[in-house]
Amino acid sequence: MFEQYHKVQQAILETTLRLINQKELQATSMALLAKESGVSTGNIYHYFQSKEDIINELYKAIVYFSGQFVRQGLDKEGSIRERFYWGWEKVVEFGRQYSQGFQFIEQYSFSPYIHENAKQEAIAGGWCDPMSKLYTEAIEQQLFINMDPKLMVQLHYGSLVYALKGHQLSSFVLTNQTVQTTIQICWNSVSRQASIDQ
Amino acid sequence: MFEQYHKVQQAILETTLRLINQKELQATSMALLAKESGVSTGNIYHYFQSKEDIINELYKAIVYFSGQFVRQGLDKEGSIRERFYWGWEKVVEFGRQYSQGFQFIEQYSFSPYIHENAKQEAIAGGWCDPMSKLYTEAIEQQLFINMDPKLMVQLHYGSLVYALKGHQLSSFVLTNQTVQTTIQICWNSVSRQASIDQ
Amino acid sequence: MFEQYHKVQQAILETTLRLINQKELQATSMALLAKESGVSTGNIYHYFQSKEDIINELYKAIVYFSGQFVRQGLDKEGSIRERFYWGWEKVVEFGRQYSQGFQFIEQYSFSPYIHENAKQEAIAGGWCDPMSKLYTEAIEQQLFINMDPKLMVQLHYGSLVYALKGHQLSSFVLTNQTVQTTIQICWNSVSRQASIDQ
Amino acid sequence: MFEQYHKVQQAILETTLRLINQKELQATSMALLAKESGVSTGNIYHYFQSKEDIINELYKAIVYFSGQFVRQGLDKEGSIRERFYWGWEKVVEFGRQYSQGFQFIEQYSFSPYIHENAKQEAIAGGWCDPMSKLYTEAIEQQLFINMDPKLMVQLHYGSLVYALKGHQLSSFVLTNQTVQTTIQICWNSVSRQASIDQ
DNA sequence: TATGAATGAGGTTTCATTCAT
DNA sequence: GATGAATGAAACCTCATTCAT
Repeated sequence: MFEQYHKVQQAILETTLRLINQKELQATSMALLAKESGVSTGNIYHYFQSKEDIINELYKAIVYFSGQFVRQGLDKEGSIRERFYWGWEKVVEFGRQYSQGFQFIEQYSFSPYIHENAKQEAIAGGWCDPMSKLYTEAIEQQLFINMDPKLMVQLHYGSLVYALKGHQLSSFVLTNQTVQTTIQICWNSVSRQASIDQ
Repeated sequence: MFEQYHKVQQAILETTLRLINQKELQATSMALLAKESGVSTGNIYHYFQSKEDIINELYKAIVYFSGQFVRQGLDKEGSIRERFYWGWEKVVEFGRQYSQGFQFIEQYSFSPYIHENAKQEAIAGGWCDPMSKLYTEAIEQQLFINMDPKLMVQLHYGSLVYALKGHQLSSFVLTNQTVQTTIQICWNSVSRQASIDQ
Repeated sequence: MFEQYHKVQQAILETTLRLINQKELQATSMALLAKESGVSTGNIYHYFQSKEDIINELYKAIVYFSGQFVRQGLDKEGSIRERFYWGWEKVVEFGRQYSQGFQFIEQYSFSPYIHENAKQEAIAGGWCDPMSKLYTEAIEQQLFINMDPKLMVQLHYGSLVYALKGHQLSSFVLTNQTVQTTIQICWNSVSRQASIDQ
Repeated sequence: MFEQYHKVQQAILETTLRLINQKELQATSMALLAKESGVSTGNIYHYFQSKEDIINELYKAIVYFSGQFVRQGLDKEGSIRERFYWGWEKVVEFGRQYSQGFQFIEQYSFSPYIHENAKQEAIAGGWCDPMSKLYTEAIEQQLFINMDPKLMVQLHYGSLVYALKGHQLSSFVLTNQTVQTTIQICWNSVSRQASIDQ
């Protein structure tokens, strides 16, 4: 996820992500990070300004990566419905394949530890905007009901997030079939012609 | 939310909740908590074993409270559809009226800082079980499609959580009308006869 | 050992002695002492001025008790040699029968935690003075070599203390026969006519 | 006494020894130790794991040093009697020259604060074993009576310890002459031919 | 007498960060 | 670039002691 960074920075970011998921932020000391990443504390401070800086950079990197990842689905040639499916499928795929990154984003996207400007940058590089555009198109074409597209995206994203969380907590199993059904449910929930679509 | 506790414990729990929402966990020191709650550090440790203990107790208390709160809607006499609406309305009402408690639960329900047994206790006193039962009824009466009721509850809860989060981040406004529409969307999304229900 | 004290004081002193031997002074908090003795902290401070006061009182009580105990041997009617044996036998008996008291005295007799006046009072009520007198008699009667009697007492006490310590650490077993031999060795070591005495 | 340690560790160990003798363990806080040793608290924890670790390391270092010190006397070429004198003279010399180290060992050798493995390591590097061997030789050559050599060493060590303690408490003066006499008394006390030896 | 909640200074230890090498 | 020893403020927590009941 961190190809655009220097090798040393990659090691730091990867280790930070792993440790925060394992032990959480407050238990992830710079000393431990240095030991686990194989980079000395002094050198960590050569590449990053502070611990906060690492976390914020990590946040931006993951949101940017997930944005590129999901856009692969949204930007393909296809009908609105197809792109809707491809986009959300990519969201789920990201959550499953990069579960540490997904969990990190989920846990820290509402945390004061992440600076506002990091969140802004993240949004710009994320997938929310193109997804909202797709929903706007769908409304214009009378496929979707007339509702704030941002809210709709949020409703559907929330559903998928909690499906993934439930899966990760082993409350239930999330098969590919279940994912397909879930995305279909999302489509139907705001579709003008649900009966036909089914 | 903490009526069942001793007066001093109440002050501690209330202050903890406020501080964690304001500044987050790692910035909420015991010294600050003592100062803000008007309870000396020593006495805090008379009522709680550790900082972790406070957080876990806080978690259990809020989940229990929200459970009682939402059950008020679910346990009323009424049709499945009515109870569905009342229940989710209560969820949203809780999220808006007790927004600090809601945010705390959202942030820490997946954190390793909350012990497994606290999570288990919390589930027992929460509203997930009665809500799942309502969904099971709805499936049996052919109102809902045949799907794991736990997953369905999760999908709908996720939608409402993210609607509330978007509202709190001022991405959009969440009017009562919007809430009603959102709950309706949830119902429709898993309903067998969406067209009729609308 | 604490018959002369009030019942509550007895409980406190006994528990203190037990805890200090088990866990040592710094790990013996007033809260633990209260719990273990069944006397509330407030009430402990009704009977003693401070923690230091308890320790010093305990010290005085044990030294006084051991003094009375050993004097039983020294004050009996008998020859110098007999009283020498009876006295040191009592010292060993005390060390074995009241091993916690013995250890406490050994550990704290050189500690700054015990006040000078406590040590002085202790000496007055202890057995060192009568024992020294016995040695002085023995020197005057040409039984013992001409040496500072206090030093001689110290030498012999040291031997017995380390015999008991070695026994308590299980370095070797201390049978009654061994004790007898040891006391005999002490006698011989300062006797003018060792060969005859044997 | 701490030549084998890093310079910073030396400063810490030396200061700890001084402070514990002056004020005793519980009054020797890490903050004071840092101030007096000129090493910051943080750096102390870079070189030692905990306060307990410092005390245990100190214990081992002193016992090891005293062992080397006394062996200088025991390992010289000479008769059993000469080595007996040289050995115990070194014990006394150590006690007087390194009185803080001596007192520390005496106070803590029976304390639960010193871990068992530290005590075991200490014994291995100490002087008890070679001294016991000397006594065994003396028994075999019919110089000493037939008694557990460990017990005999303990009896004599106890005598010298209490002679030194009495000296340090100013109960009496310990001249070189007195020391010589005391060691002679020890020899005689277990010698088969006391009259001839004198 | 007796209780134990309340106090807050001070305990040990950790931690982000710096800087000489 | 890279190291890790050094810093010291601040973290969590304990503890002797007090005092209202």
